[in-house]
Amino acid sequence: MIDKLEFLLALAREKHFGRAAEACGVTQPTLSAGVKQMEDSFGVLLVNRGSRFQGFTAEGERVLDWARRIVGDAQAMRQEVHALKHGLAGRLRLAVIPTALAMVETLTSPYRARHPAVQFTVFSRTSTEILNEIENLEIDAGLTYLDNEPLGRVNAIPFYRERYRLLVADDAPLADRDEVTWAEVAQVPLCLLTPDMQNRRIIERLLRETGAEPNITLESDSMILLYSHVRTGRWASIMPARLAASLGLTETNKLRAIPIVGQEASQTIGLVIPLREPMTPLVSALVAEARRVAPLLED
Amino acid sequence: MIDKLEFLLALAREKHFGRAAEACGVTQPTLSAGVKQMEDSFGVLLVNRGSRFQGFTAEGERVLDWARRIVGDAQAMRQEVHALKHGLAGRLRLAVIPTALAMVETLTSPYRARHPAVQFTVFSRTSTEILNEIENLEIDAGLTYLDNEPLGRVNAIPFYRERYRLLVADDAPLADRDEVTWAEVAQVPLCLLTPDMQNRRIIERLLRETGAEPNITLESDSMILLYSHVRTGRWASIMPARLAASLGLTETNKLRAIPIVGQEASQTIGLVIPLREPMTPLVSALVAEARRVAPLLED
DNA sequence: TCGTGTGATAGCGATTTTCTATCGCCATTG
DNA sequence: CAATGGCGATAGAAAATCGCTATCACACGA
Repeated sequence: MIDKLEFLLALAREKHFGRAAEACGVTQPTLSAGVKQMEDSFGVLLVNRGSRFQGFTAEGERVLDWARRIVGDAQAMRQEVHALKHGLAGRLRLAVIPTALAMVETLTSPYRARHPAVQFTVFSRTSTEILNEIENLEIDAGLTYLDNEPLGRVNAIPFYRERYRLLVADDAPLADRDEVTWAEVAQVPLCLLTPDMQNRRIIERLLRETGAEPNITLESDSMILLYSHVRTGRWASIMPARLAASLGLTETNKLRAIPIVGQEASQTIGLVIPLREPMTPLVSALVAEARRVAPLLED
Repeated sequence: MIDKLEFLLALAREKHFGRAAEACGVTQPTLSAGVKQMEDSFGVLLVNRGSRFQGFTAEGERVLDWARRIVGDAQAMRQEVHALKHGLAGRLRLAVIPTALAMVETLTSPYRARHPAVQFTVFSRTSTEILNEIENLEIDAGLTYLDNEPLGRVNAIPFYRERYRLLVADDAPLADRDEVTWAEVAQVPLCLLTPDMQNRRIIERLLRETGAEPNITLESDSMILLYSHVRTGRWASIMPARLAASLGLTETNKLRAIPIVGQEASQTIGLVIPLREPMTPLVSALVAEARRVAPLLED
């Protein structure tokens, strides 16, 4: 029964019988039969088909909701029993917005010190992807913005606040300033994340609120790419202060990370976890770690 | 998987492999094998055995907790999908304290008018049995006292308040009074419910608070038995006002139901349902009905 | 010491599961 | 408009699992 529900979850993710089957480690006919069995047992069609996958019926959507919950609970049960016997072990799957990637270490390092048997998989994702993947049980927790866009059905634990700095070469026009305003920054050509990232949308909003039209000369979904461009000293960017610091950018003496003042431009970043009570032991330990570390990160 | 979890639930109820198997509609070896499979798959012993059932291990208790939840969710899912397709149908299992039995009709009648396809099974139970059976998914909802003894992991919906009357023959000593005090009642020989019933404990407490030692000449776990004794006119009892009224007791002219005054002796009776979000459609409709009817029962 | 009750085990037949191979449908495309 | 490719359903056989009957092993009481 539960494995059939997992078929349904995979189908919701992949929207494709073949790929869903592969994801479940079975062949396509097996998955087809599994779905059909559920439909027979409920006496209701769950999936709209017509020579290809065409989404779920209303009943299918409801079953999907229950499936997420039941499958999640079954996984949590297994994990908890295992932890009772063998201590905390297993793999914790995290998804993190690019600008917070450098902060993950402050969670994972003490976590690992406490629970050496736990392994990590960390994905770089957009904030919307993170929420989706939590819903679909593809990850155990995420690190993302808490305040701006609606979170949906997750629990949130505040972790730290992000403040922005202008990164410029030390011979650039604004390089000699101790601080700059958003209005001034809006005049500078910038390289930023792509617009599917919430960070970009936040920064663009802040720039636009000054009345100016920002000039984004380069965009990418990779912080590494932005970072490498800024490192040349020929590009300017806006980065969270902590990220710049943890990359050691300001120690090169070729670059300056200048605080941007003028309005409360700080965003809360936090852990988001599935809305399940109780949580799995691995996630529970992560939340505990976040609560321990968060006070150390306050400004 | 889910059916194995049901094996575990049955075992918790019956504390006996054979009876649990029978309750699940399988043979004892099948249930034994099912439990063993779970133990193998978890790598942990769940049940302490020694030529007979000796309770669950710590891990087993945790699994049991999850099993209650997962099995309950799976049932709720089935019910909801069925309701989506065929409208509200199925069997609603209720357990009710004896003194509230006569009030059940005020819920079931309008419920049935609204949802004719729903069938009812109503058990007469003590308040503690009700809470246990909700935990173990043996009933869908209960009707019991909300205030006095701790409820545990259930949701409660207040339904009505119970006030007590002294029932006596019209030629008995107190029969000519418009109202009596608890102190006066404590002097009368009474027939009441047995002490495993919360109603008895409540009334006994109220009597004792007057300083007197109550004289319980007859006790039973059946309201019908108490009722038939009181009907002879030779016995006195204490009953909730509504119960006396709905039994038509006071219309015989042989009996009088005299309000007992002196202290706030009223108990809230309410619906208790499993602490699950969302609830099953059948229970959800019952809660809606209770909320509709409750205002009509206020004094 | 024997009888009884309880749960585990063995062995076997029935059922279910899942695979491979293939079909039929539809959309795309040259 | 016919060929092609992708997608999901179906058929049939092999494999695995399930669940039963019968029986065993053990503990406890009479």
